[in-house]
Amino acid sequence: MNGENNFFKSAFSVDNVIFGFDEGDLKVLLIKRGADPFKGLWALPGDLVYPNEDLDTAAYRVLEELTGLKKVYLEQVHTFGAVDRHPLGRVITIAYFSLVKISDFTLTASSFAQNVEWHNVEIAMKSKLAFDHNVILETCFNALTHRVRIRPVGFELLPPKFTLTELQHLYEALLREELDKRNFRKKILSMSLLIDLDELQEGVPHRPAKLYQFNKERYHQLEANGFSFEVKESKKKEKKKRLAALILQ
Amino acid sequence: MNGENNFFKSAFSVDNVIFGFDEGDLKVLLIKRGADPFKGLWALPGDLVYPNEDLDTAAYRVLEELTGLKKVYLEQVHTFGAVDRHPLGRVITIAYFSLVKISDFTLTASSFAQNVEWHNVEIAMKSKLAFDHNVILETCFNALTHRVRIRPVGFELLPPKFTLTELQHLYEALLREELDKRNFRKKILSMSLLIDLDELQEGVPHRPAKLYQFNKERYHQLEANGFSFEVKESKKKEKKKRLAALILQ
DNA sequence: TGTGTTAGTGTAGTTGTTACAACTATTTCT
DNA sequence: AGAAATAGTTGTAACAACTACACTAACACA
Repeated sequence: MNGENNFFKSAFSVDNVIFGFDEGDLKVLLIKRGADPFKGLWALPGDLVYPNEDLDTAAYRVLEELTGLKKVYLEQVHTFGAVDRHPLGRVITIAYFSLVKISDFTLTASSFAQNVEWHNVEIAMKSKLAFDHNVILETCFNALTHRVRIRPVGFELLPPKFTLTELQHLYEALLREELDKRNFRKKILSMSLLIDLDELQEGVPHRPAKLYQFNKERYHQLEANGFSFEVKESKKKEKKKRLAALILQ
Repeated sequence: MNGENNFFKSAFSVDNVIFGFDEGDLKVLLIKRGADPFKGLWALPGDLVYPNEDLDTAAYRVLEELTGLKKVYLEQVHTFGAVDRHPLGRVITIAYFSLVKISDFTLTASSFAQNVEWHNVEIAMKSKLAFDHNVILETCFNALTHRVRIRPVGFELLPPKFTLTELQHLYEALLREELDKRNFRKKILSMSLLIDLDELQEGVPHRPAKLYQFNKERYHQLEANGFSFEVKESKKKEKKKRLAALILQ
């Protein structure tokens, strides 16, 4: 890495943290590396960006090559560029996260196919991943938990028809706290962002729940009028207790 | 841009949106370009990242070379990489914003010196800047207005001793809405994040205000205990009116 | 001493948040 | 056919937070 033209002896890649939600669990799609460096470790899907390709395009390409999915939620999060992050040279990477409905999902018959798996996010974060992918995963997970509080992106992870309980479980997984059923329903329904489909679940061994659909048009209407989506319920009383000692000296 | 090794025929730069606050106005530091491309236009300070330099280091370097300041708030925001964003080749840029206290500020006697100026942010956003710097500035400004709602970063823009009115004016500039004096004071003081210095302003032609200092240690204590900083007051009644037509059909 | 200017303060009404438990609809098992 | 199991659905009261709003205090200067 000496000489005048070193500025142009570097490359950039995109890495994509693909989240899905299944069986009450938040999952992330990982690929097992078949070659060095980091052969045998799990890694985030990613690729070098082509010379004539925009960054977002590259991120969509990685996603589509792997999952066959095109129209998904995708967001740039952060760029990682430590000098030594890639063993083979200076490669900075732009990290994205995307949200897919596992119901839509089919692995493409790409060469990787056998080495691609959904992993529970909590477990994946504790495992040793290739490159600096632990940091990238954690950063993207934090970005997701933050985003989900202020934008209704959670719906991107659910099938088109869902029950209020499924929605609540999703939020509980994302926010990592339990929510009160009555308060959650009250709040969500009061936003009038859900369409009541007048359909019931089928094939469940208990009272079937009503099915709902997210009303995207309504959301955009409301957003344009200054509406702000927020899901919280953060047990203020507990906080208050912990803070009392500090604040009231 | 043909041939095998094209992946390594690209470069990356950092661009830094440096915000300051003065005379009730939010400002941004711009450099007038002395050479093509975009000769004569105002641009964000930035530079190519050295081959053995981390991204954050490069952003700090750009800032220090220009202002002489070292310990300032700096945050990565977004990476811009459209294929045609730079007329001379494929150069992606990682955008940062930083917050400086104009009171600390002295321009370094670097070669640029005459061509560096603070610009009102609103006006700068409406002017034609070099490259894609309009988009970068806007993105960073949005990131700042968002960050300022949930973290007490505003204090980075004020001198070490400030009055509550100055603080309020800062927030009004950042949030672009007027705040109620009594409610603002009540809220800020109830957080016990300010140290009352028992000093008064001097040399003002009216009743002098008390001076305060931000209590950083206290903030970190509170943060560790789950405290969340929030400044809003967003005239819910007006919103409600606008929304009523939509929600109550 | 009076005028101009900004600093500083309290309360009541309203809205939003939280905590909490009984009953209902359905399937499965005996 | 009845009982057990499971998850779905619904309201209210206490409390906390937010909003709107107007007068007096302190100082500089003419």
